Amino acid sequence: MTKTSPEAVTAWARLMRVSRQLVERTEDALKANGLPSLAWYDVLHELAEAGEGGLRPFELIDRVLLAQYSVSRLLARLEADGLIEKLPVSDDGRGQTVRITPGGREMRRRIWAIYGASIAELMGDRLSAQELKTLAGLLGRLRAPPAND
Amino acid sequence: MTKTSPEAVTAWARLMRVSRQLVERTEDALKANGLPSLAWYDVLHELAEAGEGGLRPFELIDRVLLAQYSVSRLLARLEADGLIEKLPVSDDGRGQTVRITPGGREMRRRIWAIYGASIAELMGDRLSAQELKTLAGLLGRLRAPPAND
DNA sequence: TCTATATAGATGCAAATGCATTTATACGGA
DNA sequence: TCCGTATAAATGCATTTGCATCTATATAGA
Repeated sequence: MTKTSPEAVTAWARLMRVSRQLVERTEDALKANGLPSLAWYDVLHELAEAGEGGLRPFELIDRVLLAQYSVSRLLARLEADGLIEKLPVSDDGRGQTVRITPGGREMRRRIWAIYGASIAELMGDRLSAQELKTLAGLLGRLRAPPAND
Repeated sequence: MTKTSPEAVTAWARLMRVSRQLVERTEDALKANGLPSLAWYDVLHELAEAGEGGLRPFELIDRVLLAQYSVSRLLARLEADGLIEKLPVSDDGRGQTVRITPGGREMRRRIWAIYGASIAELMGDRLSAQELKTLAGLLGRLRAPPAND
């Protein structure tokens, strides 16, 4: 590992600050519209992508980057709101399959109306398509390597 | 506001995911070394920059991007640990000035040993100086405009 | 001067989170 | 088959957070 460069520190600081600001603004917009948080969207999005087959909670964990207990509780809330349903899985008595309900799809749409607009406003309107690609490319190079533990 | 472009969505997703991963990895490294979180570092850093004059809590709020009550509680903990001291401010009986102590400076150094190494590993080693500058520049364009409220 | 309003900072309480552990089932080997 | 270990998911409990409010002082205006 090389020494911490000023360029790395500046880029880091910007990344930390900007990501927090963007999340905060978006969460505020959702809240102002009486909608649940981004975490709910993420789960509903993954489940919508997964289709009728649904997903196992442990599959959701890597996709949404949350702790096991967070997913467990989030799913309990989503179920209580009728946005998802839990199904027993035949070949593994420990587990369950989680599937999005029509109500869940509707909620996902409603969140996206605000979330998508927020992305357009906060990113799309500030950088060109080319710049966005460059940004995504650079960020992609920062993705975590497999945790060595 | 224009329509949400695929490029904007991809860049957004990367930004969200990468920033969370980097924070998580760094927080884990700090925890593994028995050190307090990044929020503590941020406050200690700002106070160290501010020098002997210290800062008012409300000044700290914009700098570290935390809620008023978060700063209030964070400062209480830092004071309890002897890392900062609160001084009454002569011309405003409501307020106080917060100043870093020698112990606070020492703690800042110890956190930086890990934090700086984390930045070097996670950013410095993955992108060139030129790429880091490009990244910082693009992120800078995403900084929040003054909240319109 | 007196009153109304604004600002600085702290805090009570409910909800959310993190950690460790628990429960239940699966699997691999003696 | 039985036992030890691994994995899926939930949960008890302590800590932390968010929201709203509170206290105290300042400031502007009648």
